[in-house]
Amino acid sequence: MTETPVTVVVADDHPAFRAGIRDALEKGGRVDVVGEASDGAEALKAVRRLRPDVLLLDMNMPETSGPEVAAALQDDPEAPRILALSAYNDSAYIHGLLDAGAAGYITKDQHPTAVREAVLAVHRGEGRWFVPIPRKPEMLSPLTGREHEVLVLMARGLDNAAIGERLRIAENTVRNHLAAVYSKLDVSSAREAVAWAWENGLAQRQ
Amino acid sequence: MTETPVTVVVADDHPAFRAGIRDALEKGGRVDVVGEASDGAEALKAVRRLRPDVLLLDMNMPETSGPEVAAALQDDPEAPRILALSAYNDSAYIHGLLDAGAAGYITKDQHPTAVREAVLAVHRGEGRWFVPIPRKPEMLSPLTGREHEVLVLMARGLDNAAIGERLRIAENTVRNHLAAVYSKLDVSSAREAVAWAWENGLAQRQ
DNA sequence: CCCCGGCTGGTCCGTCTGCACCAGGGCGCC
DNA sequence: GGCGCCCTGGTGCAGACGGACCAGCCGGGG
Repeated sequence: MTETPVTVVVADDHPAFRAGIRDALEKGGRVDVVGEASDGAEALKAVRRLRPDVLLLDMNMPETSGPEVAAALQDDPEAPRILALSAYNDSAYIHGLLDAGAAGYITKDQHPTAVREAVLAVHRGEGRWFVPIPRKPEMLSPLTGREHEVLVLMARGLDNAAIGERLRIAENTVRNHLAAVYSKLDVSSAREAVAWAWENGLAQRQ
Repeated sequence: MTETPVTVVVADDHPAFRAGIRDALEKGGRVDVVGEASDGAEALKAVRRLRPDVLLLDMNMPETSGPEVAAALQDDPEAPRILALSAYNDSAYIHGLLDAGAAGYITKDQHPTAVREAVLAVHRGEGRWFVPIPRKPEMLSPLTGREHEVLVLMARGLDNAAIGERLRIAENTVRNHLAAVYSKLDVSSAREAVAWAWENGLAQRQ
């Protein structure tokens, strides 16, 4: 009863991490790492070429980020199940990932064998979250869609007028959305809100 | 002429990364990974117990961060040479690292064998920077110490008055430092400056 | 049907921030 | 000593921002 192994593509921009996770996954024989990718574009190419069962997808990659890859695979009927990997337990990310159809989420500080278990579980269609101790067990991003958009732009350094232009709404409207954001996040300045956005992975490097 | 291997302690909060780098380092036999640590405190303990030749130190760890570890080892005459590891090519960090006495700096997106070469080079006392393509080839963090401090506090969400209190200087002085920061970073608002700080690793999650 | 929540816009007002410009003290370096 | 840089503090002012309000529109659900 030698089951066929679960095929996996590992997408992460750190070669050493890929190597370490590859070893851990293949130890035991039930998982086969059929491809690697170091950024989002490579991940998409690898997935479409190799058609793995599971895509182990780092959220924090240069160029095309993890959530974007997940979104791009959204409509693909042959898309692999996605196990999202992040260095941080960022609850704000999870919100977007749910929409993008990620099947599971696990942090990098887990033991590699835990990641292996998660890959297998995701492949079996089980579970969604493999985050043992959510740093913030409260609701996942209480912000509405518009509030989220405004905050993301603010976190990039735009002022209210620029945010209004970008979203094609009045600056006053931007301020109203921000008032809601501040209230929900329990902050009272743009500085705090921007810091919150970065802390919670709403904004990203690159 | 079998030389004694270079002893290394690897400090990184991602087990899979540690495993991957360990393999890469030990492949070839000239490097011996004698210990691992998953946060700054463990790194210090491991260093003091194992007295390795080189400490491979991730900058981005929970609790005690990399720069703090480097600073703590500053005065230790038996301290290992430090090769700083970062996920990003953050020029701002490098400034603090120089002061803290890091011997080398390399990004995680390098091939593991490049890290191995860097470890050996650092042990030989060679070189300082192993960042092939600096994202920003200009000077490494143009900020003075005080400007740096002010920016870090701002990036945490503090307003100018609070920054002044924390640093025991007048709010006006904070504004003057910020004016210098804005000019050097070529930004023109707190939002942009906070975003810059996070992008460049000056502020960190946790 | 009505109600609720989200999105849109607005006004007023006080505060915070960024900027220009000034000046003294300390410290290292030539 | 003289020079330059950093740190410190100050004043005055315009513009950006946050807070507290208000109101209309729309879509979904009870």
